[in-house]
Amino acid sequence: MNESRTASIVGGGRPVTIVDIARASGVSKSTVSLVLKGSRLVKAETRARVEDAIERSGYIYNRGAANLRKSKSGLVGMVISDLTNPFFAELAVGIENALYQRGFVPILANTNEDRGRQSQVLRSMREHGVAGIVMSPARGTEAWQLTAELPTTIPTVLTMRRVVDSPFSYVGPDNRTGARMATKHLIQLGHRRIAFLGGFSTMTTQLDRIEGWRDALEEAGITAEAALVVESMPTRAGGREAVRVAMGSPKRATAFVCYNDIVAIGVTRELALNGIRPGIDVGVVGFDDIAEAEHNAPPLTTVNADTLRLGGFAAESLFGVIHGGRAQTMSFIGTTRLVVRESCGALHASAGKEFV
Amino acid sequence: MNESRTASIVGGGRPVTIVDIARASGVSKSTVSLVLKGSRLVKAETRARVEDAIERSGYIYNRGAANLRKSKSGLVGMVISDLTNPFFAELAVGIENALYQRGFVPILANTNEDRGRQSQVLRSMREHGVAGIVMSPARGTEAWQLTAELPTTIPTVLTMRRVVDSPFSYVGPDNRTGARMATKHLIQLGHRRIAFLGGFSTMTTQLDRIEGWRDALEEAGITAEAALVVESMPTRAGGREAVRVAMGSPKRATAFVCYNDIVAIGVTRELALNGIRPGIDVGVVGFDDIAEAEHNAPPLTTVNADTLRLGGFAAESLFGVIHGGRAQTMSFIGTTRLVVRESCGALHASAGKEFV
DNA sequence: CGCTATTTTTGGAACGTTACAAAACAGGCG
DNA sequence: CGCCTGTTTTGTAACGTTCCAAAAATAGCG
Repeated sequence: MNESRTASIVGGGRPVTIVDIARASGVSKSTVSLVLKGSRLVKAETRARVEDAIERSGYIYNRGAANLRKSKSGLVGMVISDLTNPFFAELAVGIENALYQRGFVPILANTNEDRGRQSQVLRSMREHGVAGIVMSPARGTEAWQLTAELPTTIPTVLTMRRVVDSPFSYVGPDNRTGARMATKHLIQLGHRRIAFLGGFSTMTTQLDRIEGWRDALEEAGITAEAALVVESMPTRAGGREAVRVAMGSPKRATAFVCYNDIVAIGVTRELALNGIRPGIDVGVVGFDDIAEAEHNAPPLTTVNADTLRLGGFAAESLFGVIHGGRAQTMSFIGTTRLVVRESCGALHASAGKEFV
Repeated sequence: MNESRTASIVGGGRPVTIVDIARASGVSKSTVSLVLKGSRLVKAETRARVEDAIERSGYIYNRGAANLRKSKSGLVGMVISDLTNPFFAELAVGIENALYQRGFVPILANTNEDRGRQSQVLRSMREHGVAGIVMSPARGTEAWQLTAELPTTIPTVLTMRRVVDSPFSYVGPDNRTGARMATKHLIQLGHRRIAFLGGFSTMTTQLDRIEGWRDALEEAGITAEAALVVESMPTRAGGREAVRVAMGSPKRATAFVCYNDIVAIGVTRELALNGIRPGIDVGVVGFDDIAEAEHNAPPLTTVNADTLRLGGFAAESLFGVIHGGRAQTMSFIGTTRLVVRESCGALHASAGKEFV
């Protein structure tokens, strides 16, 4: 009874299939299929027999074949604009996590901000039959390109970067409020000339954050001068450049709101190199609260948006549209909170020191 | 002749298939298949007609279906132990790049050093029929687990972390020589008490790098004292901890070889906080040359292993075993080079300053 | 035991593609 | 015109699942 019918269920090196299992356990392939999906239509005894055969044979389920019939795959496309940016890496991890939790598996594409590459990978993902796509669009992606590449039949959620007029859901942090809080904090510390450093105006994210910066300034009755915005690559090197031009300007700022943390890191570094002590002589705040921020010299005051969780939301949001429930076009804007560390000078300021 | 037979090739919302194209262009599905794969068995005129239909219909190729027949998929599993570590993110980008170049698409899994998760994702990847797997094994993965989860029928290459006695190919940097060069550099700068900071002895990488550290010391006639090795998590926080215990020891080291760059960054930070100036009072070197290293305070002297390219090699190496050519078990050890910046104190030393 | 009701099991047709052998066509030549 | 030689095209059987209608087995009961 419990001795095996067949020592080795299948002869050749050929992969074991559902029909091998059927043969080995003396039932039809339909029954095996039933067992596989845990249907309780099958008698306990039969199930046991089949499960035993599965166990012994090293059978492995072929999702590709199943999808063909069911026409719904467990694959989800995850398109990331720049994975070497620690912020996006964290976002990706958040997405990936939520996906696995739900039994989906991500196909990864790192577009590296290249729109041509982005088109290619979108097509490739469609060929692989992804159930949906989560993507942070490459810089400068336009709505028309997206709609051309992604028919509305394929569930899509955009994350971190909005694409104006595109018909897709969006999940991202509240950039405007975040930047506003950060700027306000600097103002409360006594700063009046506050520059915005980094990013390009082709990125909605930068636009949003500049809005927030402007909001805070205007609330305090300070005019937001265009000259105080310095664009640059959103990288450490970009930050260094940006602050160099900012410090070269006639009316120097006493504080800097940076596009993101890596820019801010570049900024603090470049300042230090020029004998200006961030957090003491000058205030700097970042955005994103990446792992590095805490260990920077000085530790970065920044805006935390709970990136990991935001990634999770993006994935959940995708499931929303996959399961047809939620409408395609919906936005989730995550709340942000200011994390005060040392780069803004709060510690020194509270000790009585005043900024110029 | 050039007017369309059907305005809209397919009626319902049903996805367009090869047979819709066949019908629309008045040929058999075999011919369409031929056109799709660019066979020159088909007459130019026919090809044009078919291609036109494909164009107009928005047909998209179903790789899943094709794989079922061909039983070879364009999917490759990419298992990364910790994507939030910038080093691994860069490695992943390198792998991804090479994969796309060859028309393969990566399924991503971030195991987060969790072996249970690793087993799960390996199974899941097999179910999706990946053509092969590139993976940096989770900490503490044993050969027996791997061979249980990955029959040798599935092409696999391990990267960055060896698993002793496992039958798989391995691609990684020359950890030993790299660490040896870094240590030697510190010795040449006049250091004699050089500690090794970070990582755990359960990681082959740490073992290899410690070997290199020991090699350099012994070459210089210095005994490598076990007390000079301080283990810690391979993170920034781990680096801070490690250097704290190292500095608390009776015979303090004057220089630190760190397990990797993020540890080194933690180390420089903690030292600075205690009034000890890395690169002036004390030497620090890292390993990996991540993007951050250059922008650290002070910029990190470190060992560059060309991570991006190494990732590419891992992928290429996988193709080697996929295409049956190369034997399963082969190693590629990439060369490393020392990048001298400021954290080791080379600049000051050359200016005449001597270390204690 | 025969009958119905219920629980289990099962053939076989899909799903969208490829590969192969065979059929159809076209051109040249005796 | 018939035949031969390419050149194109095609029908059909896979590939490994799921789903459905229908068959088979079992149970309950008078």
